[in-house]
Amino acid sequence: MATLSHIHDGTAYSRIRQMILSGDLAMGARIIETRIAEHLGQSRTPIREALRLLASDGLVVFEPNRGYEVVCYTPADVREIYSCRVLLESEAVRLVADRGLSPDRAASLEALLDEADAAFAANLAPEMLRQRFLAVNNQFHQLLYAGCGNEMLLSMIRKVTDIPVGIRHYFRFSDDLLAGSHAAHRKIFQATLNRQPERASALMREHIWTAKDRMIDPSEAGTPTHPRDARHDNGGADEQSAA
Amino acid sequence: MATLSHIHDGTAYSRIRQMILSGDLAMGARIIETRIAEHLGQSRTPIREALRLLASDGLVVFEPNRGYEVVCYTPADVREIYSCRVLLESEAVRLVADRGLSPDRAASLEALLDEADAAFAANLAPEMLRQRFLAVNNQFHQLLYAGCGNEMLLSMIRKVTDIPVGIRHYFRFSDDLLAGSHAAHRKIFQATLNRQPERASALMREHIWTAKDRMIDPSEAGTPTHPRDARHDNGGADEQSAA
DNA sequence: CGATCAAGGATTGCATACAATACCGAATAT
DNA sequence: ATATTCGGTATTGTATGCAATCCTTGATCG
Repeated sequence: MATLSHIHDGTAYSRIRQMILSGDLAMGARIIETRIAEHLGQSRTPIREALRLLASDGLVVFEPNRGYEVVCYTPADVREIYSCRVLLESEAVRLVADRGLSPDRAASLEALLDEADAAFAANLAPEMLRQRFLAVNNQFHQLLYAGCGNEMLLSMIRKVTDIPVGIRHYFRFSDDLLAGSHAAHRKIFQATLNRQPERASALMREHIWTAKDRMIDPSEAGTPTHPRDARHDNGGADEQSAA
Repeated sequence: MATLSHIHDGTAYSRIRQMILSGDLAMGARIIETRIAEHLGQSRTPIREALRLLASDGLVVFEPNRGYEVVCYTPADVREIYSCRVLLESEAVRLVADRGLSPDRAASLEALLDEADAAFAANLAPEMLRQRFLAVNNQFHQLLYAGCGNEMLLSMIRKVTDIPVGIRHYFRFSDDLLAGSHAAHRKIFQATLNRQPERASALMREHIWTAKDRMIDPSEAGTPTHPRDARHDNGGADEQSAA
């Protein structure tokens, strides 16, 4: 029942996937089989298979006889994703708190939280801090749920969690908000450690709801256009070579 | 954001998928590219892509350089699936009850329930009744959630819902249990129609929990062996030609 | 008699070639 | 001037051939 989506080997699938998640292939960017094939030094066949897989993951939009482009979420899509996150992750943390954290995982999580503290204390540039924090943030969530005991739940969480970094343009950020998020992590971790499933679950729901509340109104600037309208945009078309 | 998983066109993907769901390809059966290709009158290339997609759906287990076989769930897998169903479907029905059912969908659902009533009244053979009811059952669930307004949630529900019919061997059945399930559907439908989100959600949770409770203990007969152990079983190997 | 190794067959992995389709632009007719 | 049609180009869709890998089976050795 293990999905392949969390594997980071050298396959075309994982390489293209990483390009999308990291933003090397921008949201909405057109993807051409031959160009990717050339870029990765392989023939079209394995690239095709990888792209079909990515389409099934929802990272790539595929239209028969037309081609592929990197998914470009509408604000409504993002809201859907976060609604699902609330549901799935609150359940996952409930399970973990119920079963109890293994000592080594607890230690890893604590180390992650300390790392975030260090980042805050380091007085980094805002953009740098944000980047560092988001990386730690993702690791924290993944590691926290890892022991929930339900692989299917985990695979669904990965689906709503492993999305292009470009999505952060949909959200408002500030040092205060980041600090608040970090504080929430500490509380969630503590409740989990204390074997308080309902509490941990409620904290997680609130944590993700809060993130959802930070979404920027669609009318404000910076909202990318929908793929169909952006097809001939210069914005993403040649980011392919930048990968 | 539309997944392809609910489309029933003539592609190799949907055809193989249907073979698996319907049981024409038995759980645990080995799948050989060339044989499927021959069977569908296509070359290996599109079949390969379809099988990779099905692997990503979780309907087929794929091992590099080894091949494919139809997924064969362990009892633990089934429990995971039902845990997810409780979570996802109770949320979906809550959303629907909150937004309200459209009149035409309400009518369709009522027709479906009446159809089930008719099946019960018809005094069919037990196996026949079971088959009819399960078909109606699936349609009821799908149709009920259709208007929930969250496509991602719907796609996840499809993932835990569209599974091989062979899974019913994991469950105990009796006319009483079927009737109970039907009664639950009526109550869920009524609560949804009455715009009682919490009530509909709670009823759905209980409904699926009840189904989960009907799981047969692994030690009892009829539990299929795990794919890895069943590879050379006669049981599924030549079901391929039966498709 | 059992275990190990080798050879053959079966199956997947990948590359390439060609067919089908869609898109884009120019030329023409209204 | 605008709309339409036709042709060229770019891209995807499919088939096929060969290489790589794995599994099986039979023979050989301990």
